Amino acid sequence: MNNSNRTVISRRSRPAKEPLSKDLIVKTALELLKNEGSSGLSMRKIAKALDTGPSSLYVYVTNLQELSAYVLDYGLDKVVLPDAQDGSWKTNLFDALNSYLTVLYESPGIAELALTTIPVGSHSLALMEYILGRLHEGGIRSTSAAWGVDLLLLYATSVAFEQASRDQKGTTLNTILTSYESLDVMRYPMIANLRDELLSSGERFRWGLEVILQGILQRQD
Amino acid sequence: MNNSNRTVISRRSRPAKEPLSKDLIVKTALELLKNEGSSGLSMRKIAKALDTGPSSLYVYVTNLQELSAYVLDYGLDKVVLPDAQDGSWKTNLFDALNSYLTVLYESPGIAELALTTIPVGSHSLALMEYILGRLHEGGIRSTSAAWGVDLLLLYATSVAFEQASRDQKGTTLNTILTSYESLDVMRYPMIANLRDELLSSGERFRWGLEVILQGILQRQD
DNA sequence: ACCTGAACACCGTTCAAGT
DNA sequence: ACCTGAACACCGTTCAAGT
Repeated sequence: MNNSNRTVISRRSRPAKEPLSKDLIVKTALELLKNEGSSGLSMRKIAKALDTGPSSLYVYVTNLQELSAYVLDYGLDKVVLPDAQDGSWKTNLFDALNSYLTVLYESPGIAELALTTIPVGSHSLALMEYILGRLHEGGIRSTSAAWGVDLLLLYATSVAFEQASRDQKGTTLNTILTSYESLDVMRYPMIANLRDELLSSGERFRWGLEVILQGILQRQD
Repeated sequence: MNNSNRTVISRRSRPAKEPLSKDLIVKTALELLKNEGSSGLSMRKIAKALDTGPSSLYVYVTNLQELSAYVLDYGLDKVVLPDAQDGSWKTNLFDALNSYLTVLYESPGIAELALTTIPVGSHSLALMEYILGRLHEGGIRSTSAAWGVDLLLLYATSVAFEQASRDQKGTTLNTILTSYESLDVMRYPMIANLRDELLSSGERFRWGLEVILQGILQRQD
């Protein structure tokens, strides 16, 4: 089966072992994150997937935190920013944020990263730049625009993350449901009253975006 | 010093060892979280602080995740909800959120927990109930109110968390600064232009709250 | 310059055994 | 009913040693 019995062992399971590189490490890490969730993003697991020891990774990456930032940005590769020439600024803005949301939905781990990692990669920057551009088209500038990007991205990220946490574990959803169901109507009359709406989703994302946009448009400075 | 030399060893360093209890565990955990940040919240460290082994904790708490939820809620103990009789609904709403923000500022670890833990404890519920009440006073009901609470709390939490991440490490701030400073003006003209505003804070929190409120008020359904 | 093995100092959780 | 010790299966990171 192998033409020599000295050192080289046949590798049929993998498409020939690529040499290690930052790129390959990030790619592998993202794959693990997508498949196993946030617990898949570990130095040891990445190393194992690359058929090496964890210490080998430190040649290309200073630590897990830095690697996480790379993985986040690489994960945002698939976000689609519509041609700004085509639709209205608002439609384009919503479409871009929707694309961002979709990417995060598809891998909850990325949503978690996005929530806790400061975005400095090129894909994050491209998305921010795009949103700023649309806001500018819409006549929103300066401070409002600067803070608006933050607020819009934060909102999208957290909607994705919440959705993800709920999907991830049936337990979690059950926990919430039982918690809200057994709510003390005397102590929390308003929450008890709104129970259904608090848990509904769907239109929610759109609603939030509209609210934020409307608020920003009003409050020009 | 001790009246018997059999089993009981003198305990002068601690105010007499209290028996273990869920309450004591949560209290100790919160203390550790406040002092050491999120890495302080570990079963083993809590156990050590309580002078016992980690396995002892599992009598009172099913796992770390559950404990975290308790710790979060206990941490929100100090949030002040002003008497609804006194000021305007808007002032009261802002004051409550400001108090929430202050509590999170004081211990970044709690902010992190708040961002990633579904709030089901009594203090979280009380805060939600209070905000819903103020929104109701302001004429905001039903869906808008339900989603509005979420949005307002999310916003406050994340402002605190971002601030915390920046304070925690001088490194992080430096990373952002150098990243933005060396920004490719050709590729990201809008970001480069708004660099200063993107990093400023202070008025920021208030601005976001106003934006969200204004947006909600407009968009009644 | 890159890779490896072994070690250090940690994790959460379980479980049989003690009181 | 509670506590303990020891173990299992993990972590991130470092470092001397190899090629």
